[in-house]
Amino acid sequence: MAPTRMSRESLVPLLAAHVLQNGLAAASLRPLAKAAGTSDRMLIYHFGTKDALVAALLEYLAGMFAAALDTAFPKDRSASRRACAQTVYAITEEPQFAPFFRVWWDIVAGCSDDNAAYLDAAGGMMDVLLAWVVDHLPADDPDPQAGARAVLTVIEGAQMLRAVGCGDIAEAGLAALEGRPA
Amino acid sequence: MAPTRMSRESLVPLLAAHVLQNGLAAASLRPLAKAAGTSDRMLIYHFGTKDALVAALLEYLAGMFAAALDTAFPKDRSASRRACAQTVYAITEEPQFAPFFRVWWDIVAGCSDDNAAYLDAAGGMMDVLLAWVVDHLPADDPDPQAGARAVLTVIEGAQMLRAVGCGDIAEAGLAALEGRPA
DNA sequence: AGCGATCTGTAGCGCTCGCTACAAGCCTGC
DNA sequence: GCAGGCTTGTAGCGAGCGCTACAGATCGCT
Repeated sequence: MAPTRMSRESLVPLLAAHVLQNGLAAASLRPLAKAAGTSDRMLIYHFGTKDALVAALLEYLAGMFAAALDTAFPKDRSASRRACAQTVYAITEEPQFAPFFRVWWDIVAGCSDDNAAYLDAAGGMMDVLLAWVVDHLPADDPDPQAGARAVLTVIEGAQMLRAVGCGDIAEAGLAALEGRPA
Repeated sequence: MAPTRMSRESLVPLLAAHVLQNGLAAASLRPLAKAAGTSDRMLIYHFGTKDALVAALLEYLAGMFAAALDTAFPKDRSASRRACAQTVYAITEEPQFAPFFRVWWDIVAGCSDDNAAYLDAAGGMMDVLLAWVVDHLPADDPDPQAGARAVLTVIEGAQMLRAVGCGDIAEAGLAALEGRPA
């Protein structure tokens, strides 16, 4: 195809696209290279190690996540903490988010092995999401910092329940939260 | 060692112990066999397939989980929905639960690939936990079914945040929930 | 005792994994 | 123009993977 020189920067988006389609845990060098139009040999050349490649990939995915929050999510504030959680839950139910969540649970599983790159990526994404929630709580929330943490906790729980096929529990759980700030 | 005959039933606990120490995603036949004092050859003989072995393992782990709820967790009811969630969070913080959670996040990640065995195991564990929460809400909770779903959602969210190194968010989030039933 | 079914060890198949050795291209600076 | 670096292709290494073929060993049964 394009005979242009390759670099980490040009490769990472192509690799990320493949990972979003096929999962992170199952990603190995040869299929990744094929998806990026190169060879495993060159991936090692550019990144040095598969671990370094995955670390670059995680950083890129965290950036993608932050960008997605600014585009796919509404700009206005919610009417209540509960409504804020339900909004995020409903939006992330859209099918275009499924690939991202598949990777997300691979990241969470990777964190359980105390892998620094995974922990960094996950922590970064949670920080971004927490800041977003703070900005989208009702303007009259008495304690946005605490409220955002409560909302983020229920959001993540709901998404885990949905991931394991218990979306009904998640929806009922969200609906049963307090409607107004405590 | 003991030259006694082996069977699925006698093997599964030994295999489960190895998986709890080393994770589920990384488990392969030869190390599993070594941990159980046999050979990969015999594991395939008894289970037919690695997938079938994993399915049996997941079923066993789900049973272990149900049993653990009855022993490690308090018998009395909580004073509030929030207290119930905080109790479960505090107990599962004990180090002896770490191996179980490592496997748990592997299961969640496996569910994202629509693997039936993983979905069954995860759904079973959530059902057991949900029933436990129903029984441990305050006796005067106005809607135990809905309340238990809300509590379960925040518990799972808190545990995910803890898994990715954001335990501080989880604890603040739990503390900011409503103290009494909505 | 002897036969058939049930178990188990040895060896190895074909495959993929991350990674490397070696050599050839290519592009830049003198 | 040509020397020396940066980039790339080919081929393969050693290891581990799930799984199987084959041959004994062992057991229950008549």
